[in-house]
Amino acid sequence: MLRRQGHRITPQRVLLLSVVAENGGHIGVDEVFRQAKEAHRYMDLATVYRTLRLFRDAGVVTEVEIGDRLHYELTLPWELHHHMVCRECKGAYNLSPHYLEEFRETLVREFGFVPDIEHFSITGVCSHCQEQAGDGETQS
Amino acid sequence: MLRRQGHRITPQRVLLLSVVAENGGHIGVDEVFRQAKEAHRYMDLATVYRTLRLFRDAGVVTEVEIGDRLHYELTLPWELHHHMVCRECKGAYNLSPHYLEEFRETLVREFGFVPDIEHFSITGVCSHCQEQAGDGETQS
DNA sequence: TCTGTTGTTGCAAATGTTTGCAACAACTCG
DNA sequence: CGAGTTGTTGCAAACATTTGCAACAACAGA
Repeated sequence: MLRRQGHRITPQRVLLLSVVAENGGHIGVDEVFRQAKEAHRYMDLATVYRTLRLFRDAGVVTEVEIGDRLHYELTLPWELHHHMVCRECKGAYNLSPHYLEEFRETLVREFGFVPDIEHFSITGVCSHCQEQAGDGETQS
Repeated sequence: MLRRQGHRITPQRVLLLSVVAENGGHIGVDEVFRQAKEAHRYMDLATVYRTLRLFRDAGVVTEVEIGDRLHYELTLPWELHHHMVCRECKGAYNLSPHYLEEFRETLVREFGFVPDIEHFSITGVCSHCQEQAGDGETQS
């Protein structure tokens, strides 16, 4: 898949992909780096960043911004989804693309603006964290 | 307004607010810093970041991520709007809150998830840049 | 298999942004 | 107006991420 786009297959890339794939969910860059370095002593952090970005552009992994850090997960074409990221607990909940279709179509129809929502994520507060809030800082 | 929230009024804050206010549109952090330093020799970049973040939390300014840099604009309550940021030309187009209402309500109703969309922005490609797709030209 | 081309790596330095801390100054109370 | 409290500043260092570059290695062609 990468080769078809003119890229090369290196041991680093194989290793990094397997780390992300075997992890199951989202995994942070530093955690990918940590696990990769255990197996390959010379793994460099810059390579991790570059490779994950490459995988993302190739559609192999999905980039999710959790808080202000980058996380990655394997892209499974048969279960594409967006994310709702909780500002409080940093939890990431899946959101079916269905909920964004209408919004997307409206932007295209009304403004000719084609939004990047192949992999969309929105920040907020999940239902669980709202129950525990209790603070009087609500405002909408 | 700041004082009511327990914050102090300092010359730096007055100056920074006036820089953003007099600018009219979005302005990048480095540009705020540059203009502020002309007037106040000891202005520090960390103060600019902290103060703009403070203004944002107080609702005085709006933070917009243009590309991967932070921009700020004065919040005008009578013309609140979201942003559609073009990935190609970095242009920022205003989007009426009306277009997000439905989406927001759906998330709350279906998942109890309250999204942060007081000031929402979405990346994509504007109609103008789509017509020129293929060219490398950008303009704003 | 060997060799040349060119994409990739590791390193170090730079990026934009955030944070810890001691000196400082805005506000409060007298 | 003057002193104490405490939020704020400037500085420097930390942070996550990106980038320039020379050495390197994956692939293609002989």
